[in-house]
Formats: sequence, structure tokens, C-alpha cells
Amino acid sequence: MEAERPPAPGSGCGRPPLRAAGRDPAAAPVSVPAPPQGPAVEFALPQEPEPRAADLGAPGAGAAGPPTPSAHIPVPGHRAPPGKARLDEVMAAAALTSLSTSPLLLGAPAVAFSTEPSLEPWREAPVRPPGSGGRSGDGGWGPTSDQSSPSTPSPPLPPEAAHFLFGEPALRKRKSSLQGLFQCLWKRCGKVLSSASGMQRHIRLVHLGRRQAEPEQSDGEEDFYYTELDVGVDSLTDGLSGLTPGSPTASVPPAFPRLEPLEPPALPSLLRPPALPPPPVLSSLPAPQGCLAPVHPEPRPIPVRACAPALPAKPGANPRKPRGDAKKCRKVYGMDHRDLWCTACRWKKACQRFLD
DNA sequence: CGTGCCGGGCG
DNA sequence: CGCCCGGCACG
Repeated sequence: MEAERPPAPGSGCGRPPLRAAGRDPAAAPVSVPAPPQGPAVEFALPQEPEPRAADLGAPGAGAAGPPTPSAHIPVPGHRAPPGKARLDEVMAAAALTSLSTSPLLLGAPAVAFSTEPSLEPWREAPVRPPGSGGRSGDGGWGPTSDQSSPSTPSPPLPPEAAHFLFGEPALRKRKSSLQGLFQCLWKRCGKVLSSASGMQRHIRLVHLGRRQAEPEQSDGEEDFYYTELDVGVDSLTDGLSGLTPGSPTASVPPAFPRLEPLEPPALPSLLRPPALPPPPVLSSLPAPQGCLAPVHPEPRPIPVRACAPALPAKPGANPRKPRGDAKKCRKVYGMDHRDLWCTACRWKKACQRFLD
């Protein structure tokens, strides 16, 4: 009844304002983000020692005191005097520094480990077409903040730069080999495809206005305009154990609350080959590949038609849309996760996240 | 009946 | 403007 949608955010009730919290990246303190506890494989390389980070590593340990941070610890092969334990600390500290410094700048360090946070940074980049000063709030996708990104003021964030920062775009993708969907992050597009390459093509042609030069290969610019999602994963409402109100996880961009290892119960309907009501309406086609049935099989030639119907149709002629068959927020997240829906859906408008 | 969303109302 | 909902059409 009432409990469902708390009118007042922040009321001690039990459900904190999910998105309010997660939606302000600028609020993130500049303090140390507590580096991912996980395997640090990638960034193990010794870096320029940061004096600052050093003291954070072992503030109290006077012994290790000297500011000569040992980025690459010599670690004397044979010498395990009483100092041994301490040595560990030093190592840990050093490791921490290298960790805490590098990823800090990136803003999207945890890519490999957690899905959600990584989305944030990207989503701001792509949007903002030149001519429009105002973006209509379209909910979860581009809107959060326009200029909160501390680094580059330029709108779509030169992909080249991004490359340097994030290394390889591929890195992001490998996070889940699961048959995710790929969603276009372009402002009002949000197209969802089931293959990365398809998505790249989509972005290249439709948004970047590029030639069809290289089919599957390119500089990777498109990578920054789409994201991979493991949809529906839990969406099963009841099993929202991970999403407890008040848990920090909940305050993050609520887009897709789950990690990959789980088998998404919601996906099957889309991707499962066997019988069952086939989603696609276009049956003129002999099903492109074996497994992944594209959500929206797109014919080779993609005209300039981006995503707006742009039909001169006037009211009265053929007003009602045929109603797309894509899953909408309501279906995906369920009624009791209304706060995860895209704004449009929440307002009973045409869904903008999963558009057809 | 559930669902998607237009049209319109309210602050 | 953002936000919400009545109500209709579709399935």
C-alpha cells in the first residue's frame, strides 16, 4: 500500500532514496576508495611512489617511517628477523599505494570486479548532441549529471583519451562472458542488441556517422557508447536479497543489480532457442546465427533512421503504435522495483531504456 | 486481465 | 519543467 512508494525520501523508514544517493558522482569524496580487495593482477606494477599514499599506508608504523617508499621492494632473500611481520605491512602498504593511486584517477577502476559502478562514467560521456541545450530527463540513462565529470569538459569525451585511461575497451567486455545484451548509451537511443559487434556497427553507422569501413574492427571508439548489461538477472523480484534497502550496493546506480555468475532467469525468454513463443516478429529471416537470437535483428543496410519515428503522421491517422515487443522496465525489474525503472516508464511514458 | 503509453493534470 | 495518473488500446 503505502510502503511501496515512500513519498518522502530519506525518511528513516527503511528504504533510502536509492537513486538519489547513487546519482551524484560528484559527491564521491576524493578520499581513498578502498581498492578492490580482489586480485590486483593488472596494476601490480610499481609506479611512481606517491608520498601521500605512503603515509596512508602505514601511518602509525614508525619503523617503516622513512618516506623512501619502496615501490619495488627489494625484499632481501634471506632475512627474517623480528621485522618480518612489519615487512608484510610495508608490502601491503606499497601494494596499496600502487593500487590506490592509479585507479583513483580513472574513476572506473573496478571495472573488472563490479559491474555497476563502471557504468557511471561512461554514461555521461556519450550524450549531449550539439544543438540541444537541455536534455530531457530520460531516467537512468544519460541524465545523472552533465558536467560532473571532473576531468574533461568536452561533451563526448574524446575516445582517444578514454583509451589511455581505461586501457583497452576490451577489458570491459571480458567481465562477463555471459550472453549479455548490449545497450546503446546514446542519448535517446538506448537500442539493445545482443551482440557487441552488432552494437558497434550500430553506433558507428547511426551515431558516429562512420563509413562501413572496417566491419568488425575499428579504433574502438564505439565501445564507449554502449554498455553491456546482464539484464533481468534477478529482476525476479522476490529474490532481491542483494538489494536490501540501506545496503550500500543499493545506493549505486541501480541499473543492473547483479553480478555475472548468476544465471539470469529473465534472459531465457529472449535468448533461448528452443520452443516457446518466439519474440521476434520478423520471421522473414532464417535466423542469423545459431545461438544468440538478436533482440532486434537488423538488416545490413541501416539508413539514417536513428531511433525517432519521425513520421509526419498527424493525430488521427495512425496514432497508436503497434507496441513493441521488447521487454520494458516494468517487466524486467518488476513492479516492486519501480525505482529501477527508467523515468519514462515510471511516468507511464514510452520506455526509453528498452525501446524497440 | 496485464501491459504499454497517450493525454492531461498538478506542483 | 518534473512528476504522476486516468484511461484507453492492445495482447
